[in-house]
Amino acid sequence: MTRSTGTRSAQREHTRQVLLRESRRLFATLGYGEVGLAEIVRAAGVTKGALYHHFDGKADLFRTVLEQVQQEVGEQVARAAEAEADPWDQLTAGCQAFLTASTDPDIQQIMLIDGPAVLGWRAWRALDEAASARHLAEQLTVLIDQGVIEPQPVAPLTHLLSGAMNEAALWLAASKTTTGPTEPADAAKPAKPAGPAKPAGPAEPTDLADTQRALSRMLRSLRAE
Amino acid sequence: MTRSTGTRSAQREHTRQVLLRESRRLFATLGYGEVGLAEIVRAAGVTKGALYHHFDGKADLFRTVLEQVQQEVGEQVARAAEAEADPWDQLTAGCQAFLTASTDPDIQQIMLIDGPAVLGWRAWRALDEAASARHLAEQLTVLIDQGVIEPQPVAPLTHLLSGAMNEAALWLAASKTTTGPTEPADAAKPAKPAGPAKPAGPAEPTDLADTQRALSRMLRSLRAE
DNA sequence: CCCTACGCATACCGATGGTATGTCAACGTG
DNA sequence: CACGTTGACATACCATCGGTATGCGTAGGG
Repeated sequence: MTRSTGTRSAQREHTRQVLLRESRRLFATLGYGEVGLAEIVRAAGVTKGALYHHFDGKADLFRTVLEQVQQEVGEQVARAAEAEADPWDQLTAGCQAFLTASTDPDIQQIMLIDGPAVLGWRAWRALDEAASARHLAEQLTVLIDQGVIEPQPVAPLTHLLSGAMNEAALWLAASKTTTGPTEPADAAKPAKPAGPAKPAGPAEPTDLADTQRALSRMLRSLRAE
Repeated sequence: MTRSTGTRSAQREHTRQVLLRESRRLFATLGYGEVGLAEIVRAAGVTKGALYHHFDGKADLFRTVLEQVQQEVGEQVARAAEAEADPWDQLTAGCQAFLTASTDPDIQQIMLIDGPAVLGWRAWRALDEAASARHLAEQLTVLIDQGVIEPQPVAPLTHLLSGAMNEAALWLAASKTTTGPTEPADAAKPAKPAGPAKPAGPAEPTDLADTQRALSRMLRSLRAE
């Protein structure tokens, strides 16, 4: 077929975007390890030559996709925060926005599951820091300076909150709709028909509300007396 | 060399343990993706035939190692909790124990980084649930029933706290001693010689204390008035 | 004592990430 | 407008990896 091609750099950018789109879709649905380069280039309608012309390899392609995803999430968080006037409301709104944004299963697989494993935790943390965690740390600093939050080191608090939201988002996405696409049979289901306390049941959409409430409580508890 | 071999099942168990030991060591230091089966069997002094005689493959070997690691962590947590009499003290002691136990970089790479990516988040969560998160949920339930903690759904709270501790532990391990073994050059360090606020500095051993304090505050805030 | 079967070694295979080289059109230049 | 250059890929190829099929010696029960 050989595209009739417009201008040079336009075609280049087009190919790059198609590669990013398709690889993001595949990474999100199947996971990094289950996707082969052959599948990516076939979906994108190009060859491995094109891929390696634009990226340094599979990991670099993934990193670029991850940066894109994190930037989107970061923008959503920032937008939700900017919609509020009071710094405290900005914090809560930003956290809630992050929680809901991270509920998307596509975002999860790339940003929260494969991200640390593929790039290493340090590199992943650096990207997360630049995209959204920075906002959190800054907002906490502001609130401490204003005396709204009890004075304390911000770094540990940032990571505690960030981790809490990440894990909660993963749980929410895994519990709703559910029966994951991969992992067909899990074996070892010792038949627990009617447990007295539901340990981690598949759960309902009310889980989102419950989690938001729990997160709100957790944030509110930071306020100085 | 062909081991002179003691009894049959003893030799079998020996080989299995050696495989687990060496693979755990390699998985922990290099990460799942960077370790080849050839390297594992060479370190264990056996061949791939032995490996596939004991396990269903690389992922199954990893899963077994992960179960072992999580069981160890779970035991540490349980032991710390049992040392206390008051249910509330049991909760805090267990959480602190989990935080310190998870600080070990070896534990991290296997349990927190590669675990979800290799086995999938659902399977990973099931293992975590069985090993240590279950204790957390149970303890929270007890405390709610006793009226120590404000009544609320335990599942979201469990995941929020669990995620907070996981992420905090990763940060602690990454920040202390540091300069990771992999990832030699990171590029794009736009020279920020003296930032006014330290965004996520490499940090000191006091970070552990700070984090424990922050976690304690977070837990204390759960108490009913 | 023997022969089954268990525990493992050896040899081999397809697929995968990565590389080296070829090709053809766009673009600057005279 | 001819022409050589270069950028944007395609093609062909390779090393290594996880996984499988098969061979083989010895423990252990009959």
